[in-house]
Amino acid sequence: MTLNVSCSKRQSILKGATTLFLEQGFNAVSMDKIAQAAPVSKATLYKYFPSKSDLLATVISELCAVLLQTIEAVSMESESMENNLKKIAAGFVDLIFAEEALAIYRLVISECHAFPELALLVYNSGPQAALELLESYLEKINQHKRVNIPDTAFAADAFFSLLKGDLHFQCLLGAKAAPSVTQKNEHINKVVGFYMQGFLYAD
Amino acid sequence: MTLNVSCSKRQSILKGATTLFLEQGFNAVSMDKIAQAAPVSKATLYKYFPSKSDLLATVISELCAVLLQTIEAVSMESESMENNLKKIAAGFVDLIFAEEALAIYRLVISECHAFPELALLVYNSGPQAALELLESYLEKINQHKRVNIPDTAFAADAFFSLLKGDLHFQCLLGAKAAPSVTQKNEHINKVVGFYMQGFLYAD
DNA sequence: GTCTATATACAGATAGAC
DNA sequence: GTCTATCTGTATATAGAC
Repeated sequence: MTLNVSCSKRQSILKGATTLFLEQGFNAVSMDKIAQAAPVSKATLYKYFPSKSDLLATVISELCAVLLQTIEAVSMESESMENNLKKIAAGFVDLIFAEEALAIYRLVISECHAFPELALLVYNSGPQAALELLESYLEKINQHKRVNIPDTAFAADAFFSLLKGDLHFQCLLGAKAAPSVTQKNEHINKVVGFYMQGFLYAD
Repeated sequence: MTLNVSCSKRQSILKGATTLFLEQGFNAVSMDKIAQAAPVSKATLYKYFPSKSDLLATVISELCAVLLQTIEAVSMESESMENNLKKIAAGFVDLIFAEEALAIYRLVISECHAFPELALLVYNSGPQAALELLESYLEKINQHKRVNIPDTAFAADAFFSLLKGDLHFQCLLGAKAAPSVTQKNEHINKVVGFYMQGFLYAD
């Protein structure tokens, strides 16, 4: 019971801190605001997290765990290559244009000087994991006929880079709104078409 | 004479502020540090720039002017398409992986909530200008024979996205060092080869 | 364990001497 | 015009009541 209460306070703090950090960034959020949002007193907040930096590290770590789960949940079995690529593309595009993912990226880019290990954690849990997934798929189908991918690392990189496009950077800058479902699908179709024409079916 | 002295103080402040902002970000740099770096007193600093925000806006604006000049300096006349693409690619890659450009991006991404107009300014002076340059080139050659680009906007986007690759994001996160000249050239060759095979020479 | 109240430091911005 | 010294707010972190 006591443990449950403690845990719920801790969870409550983390939830509020996550929202605030992602919305406003690390510096703009004070420990007062986090305590107020939880809501707990500042003294209680410091009982659970010895410093603001520790709180940020915990927030990012938990977000990364979720990120990794999302990526690993993508499976592609027993379909055509085009459909598999489209499935991977849809998952990737949904993920990277999600407001929360953009906020995570902004946060770790902002703080990459002060907390380089957090940037690495996010990279490994997100883009790196996605690249590994795709590359292993490309290696698998590369042994089949009708497909010739001389450099699977480059190919995987190229696929995701095309999907990101300039729009992802604009979204990161807050210069443009995230694409609608229709826009995403149009873009995915263009990219997959271009990709398969350019890279695969080399025979 | 008086004007020159004023001007040199102003330049001195801007130079120091630019360095500090790019190295450490907006929040981490205090007006004290900027004054110290110039070196001028804080009162003098406030004579030239009424607030820290104004100073940031001026710093970014001046950086953007330089950025735009760099991009517009790229010319591509009377060569083969492959060479023209490589020339554009080299200029683009040198620009985006420069430590200063990465620092500008980090800075405006960090502050895009507080100063959305600065993010737009940087985007328009950098990526947007580059896209326009490339798209106008693609439109020009699209009228020639042996080249068929159905969607020049997508094509321009694709070219730069491929050149950025995942590495640019890693550099933004501080997770990896900028590529060497050799690495850049290898990447450019891969991208241009892939690009021309996939998109152009459709006949 | 949780709170209120506070210590300490430093931020942005300014007043007034020269 | 430029400086030193200071005002005012707010940040992180903590002490002590309950």
